Amino acid sequence: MPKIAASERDAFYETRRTELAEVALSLWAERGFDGTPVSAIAEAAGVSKGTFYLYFDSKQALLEDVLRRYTLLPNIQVLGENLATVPFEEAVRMFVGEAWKHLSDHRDLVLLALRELPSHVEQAQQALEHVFVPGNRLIAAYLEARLGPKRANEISLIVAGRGLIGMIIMFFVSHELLGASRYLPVDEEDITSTIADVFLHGVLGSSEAPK
Amino acid sequence: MPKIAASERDAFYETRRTELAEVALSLWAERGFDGTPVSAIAEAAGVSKGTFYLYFDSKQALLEDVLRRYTLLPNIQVLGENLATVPFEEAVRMFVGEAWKHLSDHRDLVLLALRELPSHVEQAQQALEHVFVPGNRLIAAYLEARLGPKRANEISLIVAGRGLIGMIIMFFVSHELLGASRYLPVDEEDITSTIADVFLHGVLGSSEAPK
Amino acid sequence: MPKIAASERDAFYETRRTELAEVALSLWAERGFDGTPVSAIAEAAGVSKGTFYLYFDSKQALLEDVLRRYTLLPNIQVLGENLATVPFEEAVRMFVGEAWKHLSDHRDLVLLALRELPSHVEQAQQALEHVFVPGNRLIAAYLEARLGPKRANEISLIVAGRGLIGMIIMFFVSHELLGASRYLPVDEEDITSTIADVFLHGVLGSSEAPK
Amino acid sequence: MPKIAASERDAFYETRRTELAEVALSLWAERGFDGTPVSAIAEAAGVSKGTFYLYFDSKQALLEDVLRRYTLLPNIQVLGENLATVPFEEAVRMFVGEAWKHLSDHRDLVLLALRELPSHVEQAQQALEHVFVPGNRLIAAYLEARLGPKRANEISLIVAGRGLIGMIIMFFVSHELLGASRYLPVDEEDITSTIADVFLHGVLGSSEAPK
DNA sequence: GATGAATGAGCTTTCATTCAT
DNA sequence: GATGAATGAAAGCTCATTCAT
Repeated sequence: MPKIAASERDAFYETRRTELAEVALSLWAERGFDGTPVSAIAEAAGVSKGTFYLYFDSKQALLEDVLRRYTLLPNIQVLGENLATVPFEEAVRMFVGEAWKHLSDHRDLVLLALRELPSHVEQAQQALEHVFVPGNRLIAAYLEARLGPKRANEISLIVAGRGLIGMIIMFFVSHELLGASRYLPVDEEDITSTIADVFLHGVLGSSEAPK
Repeated sequence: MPKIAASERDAFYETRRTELAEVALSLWAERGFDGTPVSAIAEAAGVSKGTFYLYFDSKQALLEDVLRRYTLLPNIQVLGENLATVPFEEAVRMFVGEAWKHLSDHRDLVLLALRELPSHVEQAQQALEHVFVPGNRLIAAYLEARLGPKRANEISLIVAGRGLIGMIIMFFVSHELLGASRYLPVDEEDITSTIADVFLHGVLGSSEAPK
Repeated sequence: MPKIAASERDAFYETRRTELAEVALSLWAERGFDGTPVSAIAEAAGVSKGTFYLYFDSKQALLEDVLRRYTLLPNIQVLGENLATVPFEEAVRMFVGEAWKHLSDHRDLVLLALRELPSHVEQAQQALEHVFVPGNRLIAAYLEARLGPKRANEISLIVAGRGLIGMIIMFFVSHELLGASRYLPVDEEDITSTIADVFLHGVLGSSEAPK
Repeated sequence: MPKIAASERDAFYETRRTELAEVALSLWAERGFDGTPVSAIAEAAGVSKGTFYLYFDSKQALLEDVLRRYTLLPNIQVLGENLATVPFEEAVRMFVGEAWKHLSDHRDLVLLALRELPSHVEQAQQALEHVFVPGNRLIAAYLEARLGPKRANEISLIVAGRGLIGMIIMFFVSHELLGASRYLPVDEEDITSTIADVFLHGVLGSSEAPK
């Protein structure tokens, strides 16, 4: 007879897995997948190397679990619904803020993804197919609904939407990862508002003629 | 009396180093730094493993050399001078095109940087300090010169400039690296023109009211 | 006051040991001693790994117990008595048949012995001393009783008896283990009768002159 | 430019491989394949673990090389030719003597084969197909040529030939491996002569009626 | 200068054994 | 008695680095 109820044991098991996954994610973000021995993950989680293998079949299996567990864009649909009722300009500003926050909340995963995507392109394809591409489509559809077909004919809204994401990620990376703010201090408020402003009106703004 | 003049010997030495650096860059882009044994680099360069160590103290030293050697934004100054005489809108379009081309020409370095920068933040700092930050400043200065102080007060031109770079890099990565074009085919022409258009006029374009 | 009488407890203890020994024997025959984790034995016996160690001090101790427990020639004395009343030729044929059957009935033990005896020569010594050697003596004595002292002077009956066992084991191994019958199909009936025939009369049979 | 001529280097390489193979064979015979770490083989050969892998891709590859390198019945054809010109009875005695000597000369390989055959039945199939089965056929053919078709109809010569091998191997194993001679001292001369005698004339010898 | 054989630290993974529950 | 989570020694293998030639 087990001393602990099965459900309790399962809960403990899941807790341990989660713990290991979290620890691994943070170490991987810092030192890379290949650069982080299983022993380091185990030690950081306060267990022995052998114990690690009670919870994951292999280091690779843990990576897959981590990628499955934490996806970078989980709530884009929810976000989309929230934005539907808000005026366009405000919606864009909200989106930039939310996306920025999301990246910050998933700092380690972003770093891991950046680092490992090139070497796991096949696995990345799935994330691409199920997250990136539909997300990009959603944004483009939203933009078309707001901007009308005329503007959609002039520019590619797929490109525009992805460009917006690109600006946000660039700031995340330069800010969080490279610490660019040490050299070029920019107010965090300025970042989101300028990104939104440029995305909406361009650098030219409400049509002042450039020199 | 040396058989070969010192300068000649040095030239040979440099040639070898360059050769090894180039080979390493291309292998690292494909298989990662950790995933590429020194033997593979030596073999691809047509020398023995032992010879490798005549030219670089260690694998790590070669990485540092490669990161120092090839910078992602080397000719921004030249570009800036070229753009100075061109009307603003055209200059932006040219810049986008040039930057895109530059990334394509340095595909391997982009991949390597993506992978390895996170674990070499200290070394990245140097690149940041000497390339990224001055480049960003140059662009911001250029934008201010063209847009005037009024617009510079409304938005952060540092942010705007960096956002432009972010859009370009995002497309490069999604296009070249992830193969996103398989799922969302976009004309390469559309990409640069849309990026430039959005950057200049925003998605709203010349002031059509959004819904 | 114990809930269970000591004898009952002991019986249970022995049952468990036997169960584990049987399971282990069958797994070891298939996958080898080193190739079979304790966990596999425990699982196959329907107990936990921890429980295994309540019944055996170590995996090695179980091996020793199994080798002690199951001997390959246990009933040679019984067999000898049965054969005493039967005419010689028939007795030999019966013996071959019985020995063949015995090996088949203890297939797993034969496989285990083949594999593990070489590395457990010390333990094998015991089996040798208590089973093999007395068995060989019994057979030799039986042969001498039947063949008379004259023939016993011409040939070593120890050698002859052991040779008979050798033939039988050879066929068992080539037949059952190596599947040699796929390449050289031989009737099972032919095997025992030819072995007996050769043992009795030699290949020359009742004195035909060879070329 | 290499300091050593290619041929010399190759010779050295082969010497090392042979050295490792021999050392491995002897350790495996003693402690089994699974029971012998690569480090033990390397150490016994006086090199480091890493060096081992310069000469063999894996431990498994070494096993395959050893099995390929040393076959148990290499000279059966030669032996057959030698025996062709000799009277039958003498030929049988010679064969037994030669086979006994061959086994003794390849003691380690016999032990390895005995031990590992059960766990490498697939690989054993090859040896079976190319050595054991043709060897058995050769012997049977030889026996038929000498004994004539009449005797070949009475007994299976395949079985008889294999039985002879079985007797020889039995003695080899009991003698060399188990040290049975300590308990039942038998003259080595007696062994081969009795085996041959029994094989030729049976225990009954030249037809004395048994009791 | 050039080589590549040699090394050994370090990696991932397995598994016999222990022990708190 | 029974359990199975935890451990850590040890295995197979890789690879950065050294050094005699």
